[in-house]
Amino acid sequence: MTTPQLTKNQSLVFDVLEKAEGPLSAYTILDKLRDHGFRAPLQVYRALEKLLEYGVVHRLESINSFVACAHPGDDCHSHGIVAFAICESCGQVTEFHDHEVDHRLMSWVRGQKFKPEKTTIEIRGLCEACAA
Amino acid sequence: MTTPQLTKNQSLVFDVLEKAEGPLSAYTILDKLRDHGFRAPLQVYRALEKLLEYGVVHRLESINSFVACAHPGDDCHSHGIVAFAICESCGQVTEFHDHEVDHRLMSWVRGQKFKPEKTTIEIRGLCEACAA
DNA sequence: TTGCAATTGTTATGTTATTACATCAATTGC
DNA sequence: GCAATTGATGTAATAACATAACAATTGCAA
Ligand SMILES: [Zn+2]
Ligand SMILES: [Zn+2]
Ligand SMILES: [Zn+2]
Ligand SMILES: [Zn+2]
Repeated sequence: MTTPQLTKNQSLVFDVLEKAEGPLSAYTILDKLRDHGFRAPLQVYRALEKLLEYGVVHRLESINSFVACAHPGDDCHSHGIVAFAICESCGQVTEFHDHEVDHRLMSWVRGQKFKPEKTTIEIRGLCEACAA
Repeated sequence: MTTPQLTKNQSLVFDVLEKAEGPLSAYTILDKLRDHGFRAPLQVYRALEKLLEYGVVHRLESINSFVACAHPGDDCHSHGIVAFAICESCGQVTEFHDHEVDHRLMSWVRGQKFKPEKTTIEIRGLCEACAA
């Protein structure tokens, strides 16, 4: 998917996520944008919906939060499932993908005649720094 | 983990999940147990907390819902990550695991010196019947 | 019996997400 | 130009999911 020109609200939300050190909840984004005129959750959720669609932002299902994609401009997302390692102490998120994992999951899915739409892989734990 | 005798509330919640055809939200469980004296969400969440701890129930992060484990008595969960295929049309959930997927994820994790605590793999899409 | 830990009950509150409806701006076709 | 359409935005209200705080009860062991 090629990313169209972002609208004002989409840009604001995306900038907040890009500058953040870790994942942010929609309401945290809202708070950070109050000075820019944001007043309601929907302004954030609507922008996020588009940013997710464009693939420039990811939603972390297990922590109800959002991160900017770590592979901007890269089309790796079209080649497979994205996985995340999420540090529960410092919030650091590492995005990666592994073709073999994709292959195994997709071959299981084919065996079941299941038609996958969206796959989530999230590893919660402690990053190297926090585990020490 | 060996499962201790369930308390009254834990049994009620577990029975509802076992008899259900698909995953249920905590509030849906609450509604189904009003006739048995349940009045507040915490009664459900507290029971679920224990059932998750005992490994007899799983939480589906991507849909904020809970299912009874499909492998009762089986200790397969101690051998690896559990994955789920979730039909977004009929709610059917299939639980499986794949050692090769575990191995690839855990070897990536080791390379990063990341210490995993809990891993989520959820494939949302359409089951064979619903995709037809 | 007394003390302790686990479970339960109850109320209130916090957090995440969507519905419904109104308004505004850019584009299209006449 | 000007209505019609479409996409984006603003606002209020509500729904859905989850936890905090505190009281009461139960079961059991010292
Ligand atoms: Zn990405
Ligand atoms: Zn960390
Ligand atoms: Zn299971
Ligand atoms: Zn189905």
